[in-house]
Amino acid sequence: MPMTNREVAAVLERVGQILEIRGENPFKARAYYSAARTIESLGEDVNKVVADGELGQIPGFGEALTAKVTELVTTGRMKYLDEISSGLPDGLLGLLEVPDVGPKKVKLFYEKLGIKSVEELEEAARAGRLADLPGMGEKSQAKILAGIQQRKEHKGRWLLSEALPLAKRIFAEVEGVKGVRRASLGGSIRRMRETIGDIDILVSAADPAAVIQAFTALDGIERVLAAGDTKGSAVFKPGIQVDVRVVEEESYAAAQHYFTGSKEHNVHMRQLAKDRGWKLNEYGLFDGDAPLPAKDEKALFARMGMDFVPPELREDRGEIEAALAHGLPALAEEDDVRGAFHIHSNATDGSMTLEQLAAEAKSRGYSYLVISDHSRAVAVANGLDEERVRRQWAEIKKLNAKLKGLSIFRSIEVDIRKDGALDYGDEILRGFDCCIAAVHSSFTMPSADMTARIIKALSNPCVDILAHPTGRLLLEREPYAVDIEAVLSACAKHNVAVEINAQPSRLDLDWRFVRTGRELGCRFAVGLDAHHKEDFDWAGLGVAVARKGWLAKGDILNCMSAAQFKRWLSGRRRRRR
DNA sequence: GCCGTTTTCGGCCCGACTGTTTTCAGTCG
Repeated sequence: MPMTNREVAAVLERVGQILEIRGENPFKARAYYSAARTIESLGEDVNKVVADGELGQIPGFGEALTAKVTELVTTGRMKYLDEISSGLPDGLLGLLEVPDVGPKKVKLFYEKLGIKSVEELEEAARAGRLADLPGMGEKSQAKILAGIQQRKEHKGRWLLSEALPLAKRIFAEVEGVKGVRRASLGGSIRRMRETIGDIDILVSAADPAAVIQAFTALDGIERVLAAGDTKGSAVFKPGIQVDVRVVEEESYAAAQHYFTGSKEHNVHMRQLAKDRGWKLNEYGLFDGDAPLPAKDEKALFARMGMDFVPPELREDRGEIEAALAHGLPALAEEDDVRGAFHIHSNATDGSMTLEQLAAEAKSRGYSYLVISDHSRAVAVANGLDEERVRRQWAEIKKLNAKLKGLSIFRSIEVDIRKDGALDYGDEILRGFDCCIAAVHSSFTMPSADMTARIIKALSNPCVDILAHPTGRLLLEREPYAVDIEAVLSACAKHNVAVEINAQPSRLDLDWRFVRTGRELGCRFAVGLDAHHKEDFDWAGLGVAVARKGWLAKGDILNCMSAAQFKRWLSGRRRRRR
């Protein structure tokens, strides 16, 4: 069975970690990490790249890595990994997950105390055995123990939706401290990653110490981790870490860029500066010792000969090259979205009536609403049988006659059954304005079967949109095994739009694959998957995923007007005959 | 392990903070 890009990347990542723990040349480890990243974001099947003999042409793949990755994808094994991991217990790599534990400490703990797992580390810390080790002490030991505890409780990552409200509150407080000139969110939260590890805030202020002092005295702090002259760090309820950095006003633009990341984007940018004979760091852009001033990020990018790169794109996935060539897409904005898609009513598992939904959508500035309740197979959600479908159609017809400034489309979230058949016959499916198909059961099929199942459903001309294409639940459930590129190709072929489900725990399709889909020629639809009033709040997350996937408003169905969307749907219907 | 006309050896981003030290190592971003 061929390996996925992600699996190949995981092996390379593992090699890097083991090399670090063994104390090998850190740059060798970095070469493996960088190769892992490249494979993960290849946008092409690594098996194909290897088969075509093109791996060696990718930057970062020299003779050794090309040979090793070729061996891995053709045989499923890498002898080198077996060699370097022989004698090392499996749990050792898990130790790296503990905050303040890096490869050197893993090596130390293993060699001096025989610690092979997080459990053993915790035991040793509780027994006070870590403190006596060279370079360690009581405080380091306590810190590691606290880190293990925190890790246990929260697995160290948070949904964007959990972190955003807290980030906005703390940001507003910090921005309001006397003497603060400018402030910005940074890090993964500014880049709108689907999950975040901590919250970064950057500040320019006359009196840095006062900012840190005010920050570490805020409400809701569980404990303060660090409070220096220019940097403060604290854990807020319910366990989210917030870092504040204060910089000089003249460094603000460079610092904002630096602390927004991603790390990979920054490394690439620094290299670019170096190529020009300059130096870029968090303090500024320099020609020798002479600063090349930039008042904001836009000016900083301009100095580098680039267009402004929106934070969501800063993942080192080609945005730097595109900005240099002035070829970045004009990304979609939340305000561009005019239709509320994938909305459940209280006819199935939603909590609002059609009338309430219409009022909510209107108050939020939408001009049309796509009602998509569950089909009958999703019995736990009180899925609609045909008779209830027809009753809902009648109700929508009545409502549409009465509503002003908002129209309702008759839609359905039709279940894709195990064999790829849809949950209703074509006759009733043809009666909907718009059909959204989705998998809700049998998640554990082999990848080939799941792929065939979904592609069969897509080939039914009644299907207009594929909802939550991988079924993942962030921090809870992995995506089901599926060849997503094959699914996206089928969407492009059949002109079926791909949903970006905006539920904070889904954000499915993943932005990395949104990019892939865009390149394959797919259209997209931001689906709220709304069941309650508050779910309308998450449209911005869906748009953020679209932006991270490089989408312009022309790529997104709900950026059309109701009339344009209607035309798009009838165009599909004409072609299906 | 990768890379490349200032190259085939010697770099590879680098600074803040903490805790341990008494001048520095490890981690993190």
